[in-house]
Amino acid sequence: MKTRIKELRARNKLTQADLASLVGVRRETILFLEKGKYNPSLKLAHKVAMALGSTIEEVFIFEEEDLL
Amino acid sequence: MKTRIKELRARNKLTQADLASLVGVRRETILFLEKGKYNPSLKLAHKVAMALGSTIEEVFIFEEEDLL
DNA sequence: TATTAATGTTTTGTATATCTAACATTATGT
DNA sequence: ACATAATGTTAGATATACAAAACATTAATA
Repeated sequence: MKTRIKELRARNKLTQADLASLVGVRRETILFLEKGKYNPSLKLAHKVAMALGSTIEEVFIFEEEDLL
Repeated sequence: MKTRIKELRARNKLTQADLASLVGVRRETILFLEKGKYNPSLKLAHKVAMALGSTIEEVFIFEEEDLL
């Protein structure tokens, strides 16, 4: 799964560490999310979207493979 | 977290087992989701929303506690 | 260029989503 | 009332999100 976290983080002038502390996770978690290295829980996805002033569907990009 | 799965399932005339097989999980997983007993992965939440002809934010109801 | 901030990587441990399977209860239909 | 479908519950196993911590690399800035 791809995301727009990096882009939106830049737009909001937040470092990974900033976003992590807003959301209550470790910085590495944000890094892994950003790189599509894992599939977050729905609540975490929601918190990230809120912290970026956005919505889940805007932040996370679902691909066809996500339907199999 | 609360959901509208039960309501939307009824509207689409799907049993828990129907929805489970559409989405590729076990029936119990749908049951637990429906009852708010756990916090699904983002991909699963997305698949459920698609199978119900809806969106994540329409299917899953985020509460304030989901921001702590 | 030297120092610090930001990002990236790796490893180990833990919590929990999801699976599997079996059984129990409630609804639906004949 | 009986049969079957749908829903609910419980318990044990497995995969993985996420934590924690330590270190490595790249960007930024004085």
